[in-house]
Amino acid sequence: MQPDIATLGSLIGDDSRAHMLTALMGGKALTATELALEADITAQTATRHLTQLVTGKLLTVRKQGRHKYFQLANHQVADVLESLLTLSTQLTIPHIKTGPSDPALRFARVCYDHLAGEIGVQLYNGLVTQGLLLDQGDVTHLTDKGRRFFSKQGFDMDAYAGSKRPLCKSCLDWSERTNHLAGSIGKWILQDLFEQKMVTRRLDSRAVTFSDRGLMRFKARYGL
Amino acid sequence: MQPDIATLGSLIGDDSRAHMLTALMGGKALTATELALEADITAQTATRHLTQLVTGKLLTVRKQGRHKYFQLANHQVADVLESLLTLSTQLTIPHIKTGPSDPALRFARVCYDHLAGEIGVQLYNGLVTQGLLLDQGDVTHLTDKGRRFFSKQGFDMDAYAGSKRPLCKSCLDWSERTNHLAGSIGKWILQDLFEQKMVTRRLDSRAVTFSDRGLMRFKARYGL
DNA sequence: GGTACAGTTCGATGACCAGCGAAGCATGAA
DNA sequence: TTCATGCTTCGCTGGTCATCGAACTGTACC
Repeated sequence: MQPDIATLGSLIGDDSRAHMLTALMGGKALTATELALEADITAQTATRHLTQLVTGKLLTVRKQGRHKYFQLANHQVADVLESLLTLSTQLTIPHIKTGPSDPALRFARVCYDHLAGEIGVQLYNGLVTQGLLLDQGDVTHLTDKGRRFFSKQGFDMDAYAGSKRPLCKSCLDWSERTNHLAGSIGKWILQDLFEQKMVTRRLDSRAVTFSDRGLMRFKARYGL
Repeated sequence: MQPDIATLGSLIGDDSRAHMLTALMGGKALTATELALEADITAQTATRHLTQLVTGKLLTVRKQGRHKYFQLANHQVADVLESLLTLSTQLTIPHIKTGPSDPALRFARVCYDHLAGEIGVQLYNGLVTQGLLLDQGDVTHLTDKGRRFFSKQGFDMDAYAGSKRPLCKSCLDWSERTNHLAGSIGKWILQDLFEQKMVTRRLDSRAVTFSDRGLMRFKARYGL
């Protein structure tokens, strides 16, 4: 039996569902009504789409009281979506203006579970020039110096030793068209930013906002 | 403007088109009628689908006499398709039997422009254990020893120095569920196999066939 | 020239499916 | 209990689009 990419494609290939999925690329779990608003459809139709996405194994649900929280099923799904996003920007907006029109989104946003946008790209480049990451085209890995650096920052290297997910991984930024940092370290950096209260999250979008002081601390910390 | 992954998805999300695309994952350019046969539809409908795919920038055409040869537009498209293939096998055939039923396909096949299947995975693992590749999860890179080895084999390292495509890249095998080797080196290895006449290509599928002698030479060459 | 074949255009048909209104169920709050 | 809210089920409607038959253009080969 051939793997059925057609059903997968048609699941993504509907406007409303595509909106929902991109909204969920923010990494947060969203309720059915939130997703309905996002896709600009009524609750009834949203239900239909959501059940399709769940039975299609692209989403998972968690019931909490009278709310239902939906989430992307795993990183593989997120990866596929991100690659589709990248490809589609390349195709649809070839050389005019790249990426999101909202400047805040363009500056800093969440890409599933890590940081993207201008600042994400700056971070990536900075880490490379400092010799903490080694970039070899699409493939990127952490240098020994990088390991020591992130350990010192509080990243628990051993906790991720057995994980199937790569420690670090470059992710093509669909607004900037260059790499930013994904993988376990990318995730950790973002989490850490929230915990250290350097950034806050906009409620209604993937954008993240740096406080003035947060931005300074961030740049100092990663030598930007 | 948001990137439009919906149209991209719906392009892939049709059975006939999906068949055509997976057929083209073999890397060879195919004619319109060949693709029509592949998708089991008439020539007229094939034309419609193909024009859609071309205007959607997923395929490119080359006219040659009275034939039209279609091909995937670039690796990015191939990458998206491969990731979709992988995801869909994970989803649809969860734990029963992985991958293609055809044993020849399972043993050795072309994945766009490099070698996949059991033998592809063997090659990858062999290169890793010999210290020619360094595998760090999803990210893989060529070691210095590996550079020397491939240079000696006749791979022109300098020719790819400026290429945006990574020299080596792991690609998740959808039948074996482990990595095989993609990237420029993966491509070179496959080309070399054809040139050295160690393998021949089946006309109608992605499967490649090793001659007995070819298999021996291949294993000797890469220390398997 | 004529014949065969590759690919196209057009129009008609039919199926699928997103969308919503209306009504119903379930949970939590007053 | 009553009300509000979140989500669901049902049935209908309309639009979109894949499919094919029939007829057409263009290329190749004899």
